[in-house]
Formats: sequence, C-alpha cells, structure tokens
Amino acid sequence: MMTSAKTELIPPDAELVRVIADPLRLQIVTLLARETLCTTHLVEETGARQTNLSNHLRVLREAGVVDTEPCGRFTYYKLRPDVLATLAGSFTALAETARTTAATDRKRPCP
Amino acid sequence: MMTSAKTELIPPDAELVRVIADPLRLQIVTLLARETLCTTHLVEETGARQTNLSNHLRVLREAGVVDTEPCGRFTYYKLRPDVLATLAGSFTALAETARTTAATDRKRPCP
DNA sequence: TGAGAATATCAGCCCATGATGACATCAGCC
DNA sequence: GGCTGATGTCATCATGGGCTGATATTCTCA
Repeated sequence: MMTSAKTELIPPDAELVRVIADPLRLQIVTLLARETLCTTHLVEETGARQTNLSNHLRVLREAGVVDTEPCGRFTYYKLRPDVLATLAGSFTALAETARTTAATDRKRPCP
Repeated sequence: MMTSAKTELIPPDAELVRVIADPLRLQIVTLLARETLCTTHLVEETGARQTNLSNHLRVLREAGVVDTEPCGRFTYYKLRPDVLATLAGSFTALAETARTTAATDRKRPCP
C-alpha cells in the first residue's frame, strides 16, 4: 500500500472524549446505541435523578453526540452514529500509529 | 459467520476513557503514538512542569496505557498499542450498533 | 380549562482531581 | 566519593464539574 510515510495523525477530539468520559454519560451513550429512548426510560435504566439526567443530556446534546426528537410530551434521544464513528476512527489511527512505532522501535534519542 | 442476533455489546472501559480524557494525558498519548519518548522530551513538547507530567505518567502507567523502559538515568515511555486498539474496537462497536439502531429506527415505546 | 406528568433550567453545595512546590532518590560523571 | 541532572513522591491548594432541590414550561387528557 502507498500510505505516505508521515501520515498526519489527527488526534481524538479532546472535548468529545471529555464529554463521553463521565461514567453516567458513557452509560447513557451505551444505552442509546442499542435503542432510541426518552428521558423516562433513561431514568429507569440508570436509576439517576431526572434533573441529573437532564443536565447530562444537555451536555451530550451540546457536544453533538445525541439528537432530540420530541414526541408528544416525551423527548426521544438518539445517538449520532457518525460522531462515534469518527471518534472510533481517531483511536484506531492512534493505535495503528502506536503499533508501527512499537514495531520499528522508533524512539527519540536521549539528549 | 454465526454471531448471535443480539451481539453482546461490550461498552468502552469507563476507567480507561476517564484516564485518557484529560487534555494533557491525551496529548501525551498522541505524542507517544508517534515515537517513544522520555520525560525530558515530554516536558519540552508539552511545556508542562516535570512534576505535573510525572503525575500524569503515573496515572497512565497504572492504567496500563504506557510501559516504561529505563535507559540510564532517563526513562522511556512507550504506548501499549493493544490497549488503544481495544478501546478503538469498543467505540467502533458502539458506532455500528448505533448505526443499526438509527437505520431500523429501533425505539422503545413511550410508556 | 384545570390537573398532572414529562422535561428543562437555574443556583448552590461540595468533592474529586489537576497543578504546584519542596523534598527524596538514583544514575552517571568528574 | 561528591556533584549534577533526571525522575518520582508527597502534601497542599484551588477550581472545575457533578449532584441536588426548587421552579418553570409544555404537553395531554379529562
């Protein structure tokens, strides 16, 4: 294959990783990956308070991780697969770069 | 292939994500993906204090993200590609599950 | 239209955790 | 051996961010 020798590694979006790193938010993301849910479902599933969940959902919404879809007086939350796919791609690229670095034992000499 | 219809989605390791989510630590990981470095190099590259870096490196070490390799009075830090690869795989699985959920519009009915 | 449910918003508390400084340790070199 | 530079450890401090309670808003249904 003809990948350029020095591929411009695009690191994972730090802000996105920070948003997803919270345990409750990661749980929400995992739940939403399987099925679209509304806040009530998430309250049942996680056991967290409604207010707490609503705050976290806002963070996820503002970070572009989830989309909302009103349905009567309920609000459905659905994951945006492309955002997660991009993140996954960044980590895959990191892992592959690291593998090459390890395989070729590339290291900067001690000063 | 004979995967069961309901693949058991293994979510990303929350602790690992938390460790990598810190901006400085993510920067360290990105730098180490390209080449193995010792603390002195990381101080130059990041501009952070040596003490601060040492603390973050300990976190990364204890989380199994990096390995250390003493070299005289220097200490080389190298990334463990498998750990990142596993993490990437978890996010890829999440993204694919989410894509299926979106494509088939799978949602839990309002109560 | 009034009641009640579902959800969002806001202010405040408080704790986890990142940053820093002082000190300890260890290796190499004179 | 003594010095110097590289690195790790510890105690402390400060701030960001998560949790909560009170309240607002909006929708459904009787």
